[in-house]
Amino acid sequence: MNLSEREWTVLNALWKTNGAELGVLVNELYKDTGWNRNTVHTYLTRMESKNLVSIDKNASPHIYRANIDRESCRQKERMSFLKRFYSGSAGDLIAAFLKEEPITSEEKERLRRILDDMEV
Amino acid sequence: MNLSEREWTVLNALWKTNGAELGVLVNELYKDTGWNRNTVHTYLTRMESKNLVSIDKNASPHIYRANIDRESCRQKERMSFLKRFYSGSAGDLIAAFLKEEPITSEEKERLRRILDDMEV
DNA sequence: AAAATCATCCTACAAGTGTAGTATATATAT
DNA sequence: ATATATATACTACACTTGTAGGATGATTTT
Repeated sequence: MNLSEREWTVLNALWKTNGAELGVLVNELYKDTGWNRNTVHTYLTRMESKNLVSIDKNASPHIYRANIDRESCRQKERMSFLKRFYSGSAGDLIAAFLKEEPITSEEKERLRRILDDMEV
Repeated sequence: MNLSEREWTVLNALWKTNGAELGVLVNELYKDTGWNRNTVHTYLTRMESKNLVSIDKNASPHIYRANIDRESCRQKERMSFLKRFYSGSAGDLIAAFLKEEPITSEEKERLRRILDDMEV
C-alpha cells in the first residue's frame, strides 16, 4: 500500500470534493497538475483495482470516491515519515517543523495546551 | 527527485555509516530488509546515476557515500509531507504528532521553549 | 596454491507508473 | 437533428523499480 506522489494527489482531490464525477476532478486536478483528462481517468480506474477508489457506476456520470479514510492515511504516513527521516524521534521532528513553519498564535496556544494535557 | 521507499532506506544506511564499502552496507541493510548483496549494489549504482550517491572508485573496495545532504532532504520532505497531508497547516500536523507520539518530558520542555522563543 | 569469499560489472525480467491516444457511446448546445 | 463536448473503456509504450542471477577479478583463509 505504497502510493505514488500522483496517487496522493488524486486522493487529495477526492477527499476535497468528497467524491465527484470525472469532469469536476479533472478541473480540480488540472489547476495544479495540468493532467490530461484521460490521465486522470486512468489513475482513477487503476486506483479502483487497488481498492483505493470506489466508482459508483449506477450514477451517470459515474461518481468517483476515495475508498480509504484520510485520517488513517495520515496516521500511517506520519509514522512512516517519522521513522524514515527522524528514526522515530518525534521530538526532533516536531522541533524541526516548529522552527521552520509559521504558526499562528492560536495554534501556539493550542500546542501549549496539548503539551500541558500530556503532563498527566 | 522523488525517491522510492527503498532508496530512502539506502540513503539512511549511507548517512548512518557516513559512507562505507559494499559489505558493510549490505550487512547494515540486511538486518532490516534482507536484501541480496547484488540488490544493494544495483541500488547504489542506479542511485549514482541519479547523483544521489557518489562512489569513490579509487578506494578498494569502493566507498559508497550519500551525495545529498540529510538535513536538506529532511527539509524538502517535511514541506512536501506537510503539503500533501495537511495542506500546509503546520499546526494541525504538529498537533497530530504530539497527540500520537510519545514524547519525553525533556522534549516537552524543549518544545515549550521553542514555542516561547517564537513569541518575539 | 586451492578453495572460499567478496567485489564489480553486466544482464534480465516482471510489475508498476506516467502519460496519453483511439474508439465509441452519450449528453448538450445550437 | 446536428455538431460539439463529455464520459467510459480499452490500448499503448517508454521508463522506473524491485529483485536478483551470472561472469569474472581480487582477497583472504586453510
